[in-house]
Amino acid sequence: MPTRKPEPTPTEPPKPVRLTRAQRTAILKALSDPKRFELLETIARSQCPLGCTAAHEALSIAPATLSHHIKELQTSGLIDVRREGKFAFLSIKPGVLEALSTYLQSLSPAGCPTR
Amino acid sequence: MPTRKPEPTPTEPPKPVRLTRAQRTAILKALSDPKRFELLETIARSQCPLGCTAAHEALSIAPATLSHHIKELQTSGLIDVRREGKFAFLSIKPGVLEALSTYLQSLSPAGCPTR
DNA sequence: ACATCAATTCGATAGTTGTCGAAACGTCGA
DNA sequence: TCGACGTTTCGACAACTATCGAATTGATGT
Repeated sequence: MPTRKPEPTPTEPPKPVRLTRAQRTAILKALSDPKRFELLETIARSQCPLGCTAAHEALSIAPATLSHHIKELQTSGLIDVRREGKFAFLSIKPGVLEALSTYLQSLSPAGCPTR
Repeated sequence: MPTRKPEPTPTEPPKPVRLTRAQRTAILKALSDPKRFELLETIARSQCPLGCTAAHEALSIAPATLSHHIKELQTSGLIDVRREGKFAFLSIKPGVLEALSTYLQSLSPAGCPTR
């Protein structure tokens, strides 16, 4: 196969991201820490690639702690970390939160309203 | 104001359950434990009021541990516990998972596809 | 009243983890 | 090459928590 792109994907079909049980629990554990969740919110609210220094200022924690939380979010598959020379940029990995969200919603009670 | 019900609500409009930040973190912490999440799944999949003994058989944990997890899910606002004589019945509190799910989805990146 | 059973509470233990200072690493500019 | 800076790793500590056995509470049936 030479330089032949298999798909041009002009409008980019949003593939639906399937989560395993292990991934689900990993993600939930990653989200369970308040500081970490706040970090994720900060990344989400900013324009996607958030500088690491900006994050350090937004939350008030030591650099070591921030690095730890970043790694935790990364290994759980929630964010992408792009390194550009000295800096690191954080962005939310698309589809993961949606997948979790969908699964959580599927657990909702069909009937049984407080009965 | 005498005995005047403000609303008869014949078809039961599903009120949308607003979550505070504290509630969100409490819920996420409650969901972060695998056994606890499995318990919630078990409650969800069963017909809503799940017997406590059935839960103890589904997961394989000591009664004391199960009781602890039940209390944890209850105080976080995820489930209701109805006591009937000797027994306890667990049911998912309606609206809470939906509210969390909606909030998580609102954090998804608008643009910035891996860029 | 008593025994039985479901569920909870208590106390203890082992494992996990959030936090940070100090040191190390890698990059950039002078 | 050197120093400054952003980030990570290391080591340690404190707090939290999942787990369980034993004891307790509360309800039910005999």
